[in-house]
Amino acid sequence: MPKQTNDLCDCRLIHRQAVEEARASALAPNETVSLAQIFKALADETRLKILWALEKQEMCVCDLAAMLSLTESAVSHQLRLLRNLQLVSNRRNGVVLYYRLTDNHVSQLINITLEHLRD
Amino acid sequence: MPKQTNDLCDCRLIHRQAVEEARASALAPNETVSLAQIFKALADETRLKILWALEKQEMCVCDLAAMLSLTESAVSHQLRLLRNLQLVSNRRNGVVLYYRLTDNHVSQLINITLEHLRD
DNA sequence: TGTATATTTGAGCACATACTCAGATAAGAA
DNA sequence: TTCTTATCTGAGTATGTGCTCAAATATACA
Repeated sequence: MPKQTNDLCDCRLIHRQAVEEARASALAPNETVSLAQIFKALADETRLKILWALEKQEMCVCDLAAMLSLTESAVSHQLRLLRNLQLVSNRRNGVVLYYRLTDNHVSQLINITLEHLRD
Repeated sequence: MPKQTNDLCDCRLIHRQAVEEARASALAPNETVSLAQIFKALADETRLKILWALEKQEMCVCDLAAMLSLTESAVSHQLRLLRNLQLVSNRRNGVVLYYRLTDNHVSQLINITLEHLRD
């Protein structure tokens, strides 16, 4: 007979109250998904370089591709992902699309993480 | 003959100065790698749930496994990853290891991202 | 010592994803 | 309209990763 006496899960359970409290204050499922999506967007070196560059100035796909030594196709794929998450926005000038950060949240996230790394 | 007249890369180049500025202020390669590692750690629902729970109170592997309805092995693998990045720390009490957040940077990152999602 | 419990570890599999390539759109100029 | 350029898109491929399973450690206790 297992030690646990409730229906929480099928494994050992040492601190039942802690588990219940943690479950009670857990993030909503859709929040968890959305959070993970944003952090996934930041969890790639190419996209980080793009975001860091756009923090300084707006740039077009072609410039970003030149800066990164990547194909414009690769950059465009990444920009679509960032755009879908509203991390970047763009404005059109003729055939050229200029991308920029949508707001300053991304800068904050990167700077806090840089702070963490310096410990 | 391609339009470009410099050695920056092998693709089109519209705003040469923007590219050079972006390259000049780019993140150091090792910084980019480290940043991506941290964000990768946050880019998983299971790890986000773990970190969110540990923000409220310290918990052992067994409790986290119960809370998440996952095997202790799965949780342990994730904790090792978080530990290697110094996002979580632990203290031993007998055979039980209690995990906690190392500092408050993770909370800041999650809260800023939640803020971004509410727009 | 031997036994039990909490956690860790390594290997393997299923799934996700970053890039390339080829082709399709979109806007301006001739 | 046709041509050119900037960007986008879909499919395919190679690499990375989260989980499970089985086995190994580590600590406490008899």
